[in-house]
Amino acid sequence: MDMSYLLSLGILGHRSLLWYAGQGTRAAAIHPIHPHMEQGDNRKTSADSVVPIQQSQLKEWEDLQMNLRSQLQEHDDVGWAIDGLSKIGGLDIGFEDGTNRATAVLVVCEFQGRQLKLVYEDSVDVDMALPYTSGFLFVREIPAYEMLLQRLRGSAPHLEPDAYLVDGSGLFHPRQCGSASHLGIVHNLRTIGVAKKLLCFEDFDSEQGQRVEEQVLPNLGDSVPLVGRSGFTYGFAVRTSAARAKGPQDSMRRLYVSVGHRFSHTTARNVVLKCCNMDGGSYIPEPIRLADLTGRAIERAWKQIHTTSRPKTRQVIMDVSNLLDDKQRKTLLGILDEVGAESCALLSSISPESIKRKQATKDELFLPFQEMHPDVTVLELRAALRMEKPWAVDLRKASLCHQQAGRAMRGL
DNA sequence: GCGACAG
DNA sequence: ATCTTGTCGC
Repeated sequence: MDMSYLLSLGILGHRSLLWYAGQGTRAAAIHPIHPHMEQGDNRKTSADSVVPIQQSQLKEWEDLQMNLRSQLQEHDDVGWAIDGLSKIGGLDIGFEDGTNRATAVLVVCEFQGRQLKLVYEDSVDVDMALPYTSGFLFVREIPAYEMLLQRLRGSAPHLEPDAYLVDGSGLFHPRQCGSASHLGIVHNLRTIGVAKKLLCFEDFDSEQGQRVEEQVLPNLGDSVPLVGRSGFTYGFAVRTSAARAKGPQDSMRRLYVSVGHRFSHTTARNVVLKCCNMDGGSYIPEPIRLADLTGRAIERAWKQIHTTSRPKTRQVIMDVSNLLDDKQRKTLLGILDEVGAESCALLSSISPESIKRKQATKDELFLPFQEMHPDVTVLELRAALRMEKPWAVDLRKASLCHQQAGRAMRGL
């Protein structure tokens, strides 16, 4: 896939809005733009330096969505069934407090019988130049997802999943092309949209929504179709957690599942349920839950040092999360303690000779990392290394020198 | 008056 | 995305 598409969407600190200038502009009529979005209705964003989105820009994005919609495959691939689902990806973005910065995460889980096991994780730093706009989530999220996809293919192509769960919706969208569909169609992936909130728009308005919300779904696996005024089925509301009559709202929570691409409604729902079947667990399907947890862990670590660190230092945390497993983080932390490094000292100031460890530990862990981040402060590195990811303790990462000094996973 | 919209 | 409260469980 070409990088220009990715760059043009505004990732990597860019905010160029002029893209897809020549994309097909067909006079389709699924849904026109919402009348109340006419002018600057972007005030709800919490970001500080956000560029307002022009009306003409929204029109272009709508045209793009309608164009992609015509290529959406809302049935399973012929010859493919849910039994063929071995690895499944999860995509999610976690946000920093009130800034434009965020962390996008891709995890891959593999079925081991009924259980899902984490086999891959990767995160990228995102500078959200554009404000959140309902109906146009793809603008903010897809560039980061594409970066993650590209890195997965570069560093672990054998772990590419059979399908992806995307935090957001797919067909369940005013132009029937939410971010899950968008990603799936552009990259020919099997995708499913998983939303935690009901989306309302012209054909599926609050009245239809209320009808769905009224439905009680007493048992795990129960579902009710999301049918618009037109009769079109957008997806399903699904009860994905076990029955427990405690919190009036908590365990009753449901997911709004819709086809992203290359799935039928039924299979999409079944795949999500298959990823939720953990006994007594969360109502969030495992791949998305793990991606979410990872993003939160990274933001948590950053929060401890962000007041005194340059934004560039976020990359240290990303690298620690992406490149080091639990064991390696503990080892590095032990080394920092052992040499009694001052908090304000730079990593480059630690001489390898002062470290009493196996040579292999120095060669394959300390030295490569030191070379990667010579000017990180001991204080900052400690904060990154102390990151707790209990859900990933069993996930092993290759040694740094086998990862081309991290290049493959950093997309450099 | 206040509704109302994936993340 | 985020704030909240109450709740259950360890």
